[in-house]
Amino acid sequence: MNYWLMKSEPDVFGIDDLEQRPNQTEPWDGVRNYQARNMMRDEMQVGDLAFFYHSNCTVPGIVGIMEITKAGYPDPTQFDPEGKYFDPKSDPDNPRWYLVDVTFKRRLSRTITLAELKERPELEGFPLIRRGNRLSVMPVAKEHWDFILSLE
DNA sequence: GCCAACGTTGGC
DNA sequence: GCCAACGTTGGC
Repeated sequence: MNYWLMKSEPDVFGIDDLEQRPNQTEPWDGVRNYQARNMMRDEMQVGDLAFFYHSNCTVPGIVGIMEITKAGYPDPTQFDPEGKYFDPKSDPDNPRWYLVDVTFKRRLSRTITLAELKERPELEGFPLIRRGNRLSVMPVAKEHWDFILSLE
């Protein structure tokens, strides 16, 4: 089993939104980055756990945990000409973008902030705190996962 | 709102 | 295949 971190802007889709969805489950659509795409398409498996990270907000940080409940499949929003995620260059016979379904597991007892994570020498090498990192989906090493949870 | 960092696009 | 221009991300 693998561990992940997935970013979302709480103004667009936050942990509250996930918790309130039917079955507390949501397709993680709209990712348009090849590295993130590859991880969702090729590496994420049902049962994997992921941190829910709030980005682009007052206090960026990890707010909860979700589970991957459906492995990679084509992101339907790429074929919707009316939608903001439409990609006219994507061929339905060879879709360009993939997603996974995620299900709410639990909220953390507090937000573990980005500022705090950056201060921790134990998290050396964690992609989230590498300078200039912009990946919206990234792997989390088990030791980093456990350490972050120990801060809760 | 600013802007650094980075990815993508497209001309050549 | 290079690289300048442009767009996006996301912290601050």
